[in-house]
Amino acid sequence: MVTQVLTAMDTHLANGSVCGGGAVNGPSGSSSSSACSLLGASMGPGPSVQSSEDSKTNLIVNYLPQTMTQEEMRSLFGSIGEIESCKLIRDKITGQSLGYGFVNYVDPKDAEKAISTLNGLRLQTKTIKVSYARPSSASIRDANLYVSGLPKNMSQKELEQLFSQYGRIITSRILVDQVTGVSRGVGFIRFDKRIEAEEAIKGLNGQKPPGAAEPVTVKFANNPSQKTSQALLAQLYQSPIRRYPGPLHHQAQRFRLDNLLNMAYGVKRFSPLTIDSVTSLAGVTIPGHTGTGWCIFVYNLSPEADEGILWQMFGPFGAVTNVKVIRDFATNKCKGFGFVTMTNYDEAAMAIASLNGYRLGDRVLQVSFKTNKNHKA
DNA sequence: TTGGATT
Repeated sequence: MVTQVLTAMDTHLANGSVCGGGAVNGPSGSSSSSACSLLGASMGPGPSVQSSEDSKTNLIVNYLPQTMTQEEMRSLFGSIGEIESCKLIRDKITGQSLGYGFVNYVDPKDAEKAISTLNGLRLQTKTIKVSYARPSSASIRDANLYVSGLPKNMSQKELEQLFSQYGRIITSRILVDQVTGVSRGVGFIRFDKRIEAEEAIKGLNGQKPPGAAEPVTVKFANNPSQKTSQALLAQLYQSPIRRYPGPLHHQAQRFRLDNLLNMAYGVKRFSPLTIDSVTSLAGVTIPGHTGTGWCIFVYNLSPEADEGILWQMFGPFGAVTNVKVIRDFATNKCKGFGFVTMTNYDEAAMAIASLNGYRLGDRVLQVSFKTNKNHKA
């Protein structure tokens, strides 16, 4: 029934993506792709996961390419057999695909055939996952955990072993550095049931895994839609109409466009082309330069500083992709500094030239490209 | 007075 699918859809919408939007790439490919194959193994069709009352026609499709439309999805899955309904899940606000969807077949045999023929299919940079959708229910909502402080050498299998004592794991993942492929010590565990996730937090949060030097942090994962909201915010601040927005009029006085341009030319030392060619040389590092942009260190923020103030201060200078206020774990107050990542060198340099020495409240900010002083050779 | 990591 259509209603049944819609109910399932709503649940997943509220719940966030099961593993939607997950990059199935990375240099090693091992961690993320094994996420899928492991999942395939534990989620595949079979009596252990498909109880008799579950739907045998309704499938969940994960890791869809960002650009894939519902129509393309219908076309692909319709090639297997007659589809009762097909739904691509999109962000409520932006309409962007969340990278997963549902296909409900008329005939259970076609659902089975879709799993056997389309699961693992490579589409663009993604390897899609096709499996039976669990029935929608409140008990499976909010069962996703975020885990940090993992030993860098812990494998996904070991992560699952650690958590499996608390319940059935639906998905697991360890995030890896995009360049080196090394674990970031951060991962996700989705349990079948929320109560299992709660028990895992009670049992594992703040505990040291066997053989580990540091305790892990286990908490409920954020709703992925937050990231979309942040991206929206970034877009707002990057759009010309918002470049000098009303609330910033006091800063606009200081950062008038002609001044900005003068400063930009005053501090400009490299063309983007030069930067790119320099940073591509092995062993050469440019302060602030990261794979994703230019990282800026902001010092002397007040304990009350939040991300919003960083967006407000840096957004007018150009494309800001990320801001971060560093907070004390216990008090949640700002530790006095933060980071801002900007896409373009010129805009970052302009922001630094303009904001270094800027008085925010009763504090004088120090703003510079982030250095790597504690970097180990 | 240069982090933590949110698929």
